[in-house]
Amino acid sequence: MNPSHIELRHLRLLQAVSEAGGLTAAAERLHLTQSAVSHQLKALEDALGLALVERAARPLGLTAAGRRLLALAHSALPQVDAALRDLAKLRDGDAGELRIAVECHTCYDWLMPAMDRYRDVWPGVELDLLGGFQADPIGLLLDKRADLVITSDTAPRPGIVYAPLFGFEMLALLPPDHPLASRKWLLPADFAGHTLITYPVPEDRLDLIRRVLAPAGIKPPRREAQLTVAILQLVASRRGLAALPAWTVAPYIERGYVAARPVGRHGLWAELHVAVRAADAARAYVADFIDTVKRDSFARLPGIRPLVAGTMETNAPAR
Amino acid sequence: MNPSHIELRHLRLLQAVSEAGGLTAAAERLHLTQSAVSHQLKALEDALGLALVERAARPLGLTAAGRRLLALAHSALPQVDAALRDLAKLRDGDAGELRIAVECHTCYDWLMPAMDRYRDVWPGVELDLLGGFQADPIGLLLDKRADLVITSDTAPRPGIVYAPLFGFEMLALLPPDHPLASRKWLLPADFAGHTLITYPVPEDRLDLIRRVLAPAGIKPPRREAQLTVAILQLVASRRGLAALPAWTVAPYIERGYVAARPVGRHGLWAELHVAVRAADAARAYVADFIDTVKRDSFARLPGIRPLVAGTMETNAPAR
DNA sequence: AGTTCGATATGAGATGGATTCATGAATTTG
DNA sequence: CAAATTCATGAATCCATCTCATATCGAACT
Repeated sequence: MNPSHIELRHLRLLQAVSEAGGLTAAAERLHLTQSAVSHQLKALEDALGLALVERAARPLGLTAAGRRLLALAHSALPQVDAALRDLAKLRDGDAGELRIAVECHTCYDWLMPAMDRYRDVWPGVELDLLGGFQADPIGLLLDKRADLVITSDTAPRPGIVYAPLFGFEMLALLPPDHPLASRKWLLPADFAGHTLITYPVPEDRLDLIRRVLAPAGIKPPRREAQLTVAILQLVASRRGLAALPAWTVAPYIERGYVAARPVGRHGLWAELHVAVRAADAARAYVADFIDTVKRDSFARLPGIRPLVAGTMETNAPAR
Repeated sequence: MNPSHIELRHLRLLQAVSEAGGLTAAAERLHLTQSAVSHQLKALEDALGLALVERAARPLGLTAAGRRLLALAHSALPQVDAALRDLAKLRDGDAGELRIAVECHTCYDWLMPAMDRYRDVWPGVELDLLGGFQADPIGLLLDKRADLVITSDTAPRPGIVYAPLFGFEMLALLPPDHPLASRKWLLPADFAGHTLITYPVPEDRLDLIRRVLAPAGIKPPRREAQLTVAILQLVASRRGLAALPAWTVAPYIERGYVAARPVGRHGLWAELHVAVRAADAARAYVADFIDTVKRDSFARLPGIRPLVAGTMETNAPAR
């Protein structure tokens, strides 16, 4: 391969490697195997006659050449995306309506900023966020009272298609000085004898209970709180334990307000998906919304990982 | 193919089609077959769901979508080139020396502007233009008194490698009101009875004599002039005919100062190549000089065409 | 030091996209 | 209208890329 045969694929590869901090993680994001990423990176380095990544360090670092090429990626790839968006507008028009229903309380954390970014590039799309807890958000889609739903439930329904967003880790929260904080991770039995502090939703919507405690036959008393800060406050003041997505609790952990531990050896991983009516899935402004959310999330949320399309994960690590 | 699988290859394709004004001409520039260009363009249009070129018009026009994508190409491709140049500097260093010997008088027309552009991106390379007419410029290369030669002679010499620049048409010049000006093109016999006005170089360096008149057994009297303007003036004042590269005479033809006609049915085409020592061919600043000259020439010179690597053309159209 | 685990490298083979070849249709030119 | 030029298209070929299987490497743990 000749250096002048460099392609956008290579820039996307380098960007993924840099953001993910490793070839294996990059491969997952790109929906390739680790082998493909390794081969392709090597081919690129051979073509340029320069090493691009420092393989010794962890997380993987870039060489000076790698950083120069990454700078190209950072400047060129957004231009390409913008052009493709303009072409999509040329094809499908640039107006539309997107009424969004959200199933999970903590999703607003990343959804609002993502919506702000989306508004910048699709000013013609009317964005609405449906408030309140929805018992059956997919029903809203079918009734045409919503256009897009963010959910963890991907049970097939006629006329509905799902697109995976990301997998995220639910972390168990406990007071920083709690005896269990010395443990590397918590086991179901550790929850016995503690109050579980949750949002006010049915038990079968709580992954910790449905997938960890109930199978182990453990039924701790529950206490409900509406707001995330309230839950954190209750945990910090030793009223009980809780489990929240990693991205929600990261800032509090950093400040030492609460401690967080994985649930089980590999952690408790859940997923988020987007559901839309099949008829809407091809619309450019819909597809780009999903894209924007995904890109934005991976750029900013800690403790999330890519999903292989169509895989419902349980407790095991991806793959 | 999905729109997001667009590659730089597609941008280069669209740019070539737009600049060349047709798929066939674009194919030659890209060193591909016309079929490949057609297939690839169609695949791209299918992926985007949009037509990019107006196939009806001649020269081929772009649609609104095509223009948007071309705008991307114009902004992204130079960034890529700049990055690759930086990487080459990182690998090979950014300094060097380039003493250039030129065989043809009219080459300065395009060489000087190209050198100016080159200086902008390789400020560390010392550029020198060797003056005067060189009898054996390749000898200068071997003696290390020059580093790069622009020549039409590609006779293999050990330690020397050639890179094709472009093919160009030699146009016969005559006074605008000359009887021969009514002809679509001139034949060897038409030169009989006219004085031939040339630069002061040996006969075997004049393509018109060596390849057209001598084979036809025609030996018109010669008159020599040092400067291009002097030759033009002599032709305009009816002292004889001349033959010069199309790019040199284009501005004078436009003003009606002289008339120009092809020599023979398909015109008299000559070629220019770059010769360097084999040891220098891989140096980044050398390769990029050749690249810059080529790019610059195709962007600005009228009546030139790409060369297939390693083909010595005669009188027939390319391919 | 040995073992295990996670990550990267590598060779062989499969796959699919890109290219060429051969040809046809459409359009222009003299 | 014949000749030439250009673009389109289907089939065959080729080659780059990907996956699979496995090797290698290094770090963490015991």
